Amino acid sequence: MIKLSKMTDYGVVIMSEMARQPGRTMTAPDISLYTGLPVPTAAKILRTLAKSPFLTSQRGAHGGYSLARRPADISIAEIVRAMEGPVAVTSCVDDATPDCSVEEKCPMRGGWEKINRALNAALEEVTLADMCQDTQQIHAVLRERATPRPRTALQAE
Amino acid sequence: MIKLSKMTDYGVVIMSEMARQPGRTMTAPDISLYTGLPVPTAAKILRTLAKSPFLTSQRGAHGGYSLARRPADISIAEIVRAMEGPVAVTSCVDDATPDCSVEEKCPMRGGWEKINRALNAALEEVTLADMCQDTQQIHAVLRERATPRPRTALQAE
DNA sequence: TTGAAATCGGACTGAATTGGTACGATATAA
DNA sequence: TTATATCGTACCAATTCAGTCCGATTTCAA
Repeated sequence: MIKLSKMTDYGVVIMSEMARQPGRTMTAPDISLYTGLPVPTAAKILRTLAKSPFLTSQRGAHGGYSLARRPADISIAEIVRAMEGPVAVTSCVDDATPDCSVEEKCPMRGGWEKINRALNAALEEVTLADMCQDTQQIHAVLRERATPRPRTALQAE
Repeated sequence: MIKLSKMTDYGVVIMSEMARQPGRTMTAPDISLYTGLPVPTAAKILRTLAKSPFLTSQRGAHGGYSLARRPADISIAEIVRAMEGPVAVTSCVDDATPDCSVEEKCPMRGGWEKINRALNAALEEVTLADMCQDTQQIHAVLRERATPRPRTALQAE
C-alpha cells in the first residue's frame, strides 16, 4: 500500500475545513475543534502548511491562519508537497538528491518519470474546492456521533 | 516524498534483470550476482514476487525463478502490487479495509479516487520492457566500478 | 536411496521513520 | 504591559522497515 502519511492526510482535512469558510482567520484551537485533532498536532501541521504560499499566518493576538487563494485555486498537489516535499515514487528523480549512482544513463529513469508525471498531473488537477464541495453532508454525519474523533481519509482503527 | 519502499524498488530492479534474459531460469544467488543485492535479501524478494502470476518458481535442484510472460506483458503496476499490496494514496479506498468511519458520504472520496485512478493507470502503462530496454548501457557503467553495489532506482547513500 | 540444490515460511533484530507532545522565543493587538 | 497567537526546535514512544537466519520441504540426479 502506497499511502500518504497521517500528517499529510490531516493536512488535507485541515485545508478542506478552512475552505469551507474561505475568508475566515482560524487559530489552531479553532481547527482542533472542527476536526477533532489534538491542538498540538493541528498547530504543528498548520505551521508546516503555512510555509507554502497558499496559507498565510498572522502572529500575535487575533492572529491565526487564513487561505491566501480561493479553494478552487489550491491543488491537492500543493498541499501534499507542503507536507511531504516533492512528489515522486522514487527518490532518484527528486531534484534535492541528484546523486543516483548511475545518473542519466539509468534505463529505469524514463519509465519512472512517466509514472511520476501522471501522478503529479492527477494531484494538480484536483483542488480543494473539489474535495470539500460536499462537506456539509459529512458534517451532519459526524455531528450525529457522540464522541468527536479525528475525521480523516484514513480508516478508523 | 512519496516513495516506494526499498524492497519494492529492488523488486523492480530484479524483474528488470530477469527481463534481460526472458527464457532463463535464475536462482537467488544468480540474481544476487547480477544486481549486487545480498543473497538473503534477493531470495526474500523473489519469494514475494513469485506469489504473483508473472513469476513462477521451481523448487528443488535445478530450480529457480523464471518469467511467466513476456516483459512487454508485465506492468510495473503488477510488480508494485506484488510488493506492497493494492496501490492507493489513501487507505480508505483500499478494499481490504472498507471501514472508513464516514464511508460513501465522505466528500474527499471522489477526489482521492480520481488521483488513484490516474496513478494506477500510469503504473499499468509502463511495462518491464520499457524499463529494461536499455539495460546494456547501465551494465557497462556498473562494470567499470570496482565495488559491486546494489543498483537501484533509489539514490546511493 | 541418498545427497545436493533449491525454494518456502516464519521468526527475529536493529535501525529508521513517524506520530505526537512540550516548551521557550517571538510577534502583535488592545 | 498583558494576553493571545504563531514559530522553531527538541524530544520521546511506538510503529514500521530492512535485512538476516534457520529449519522444513521439494526436486533432480547419481
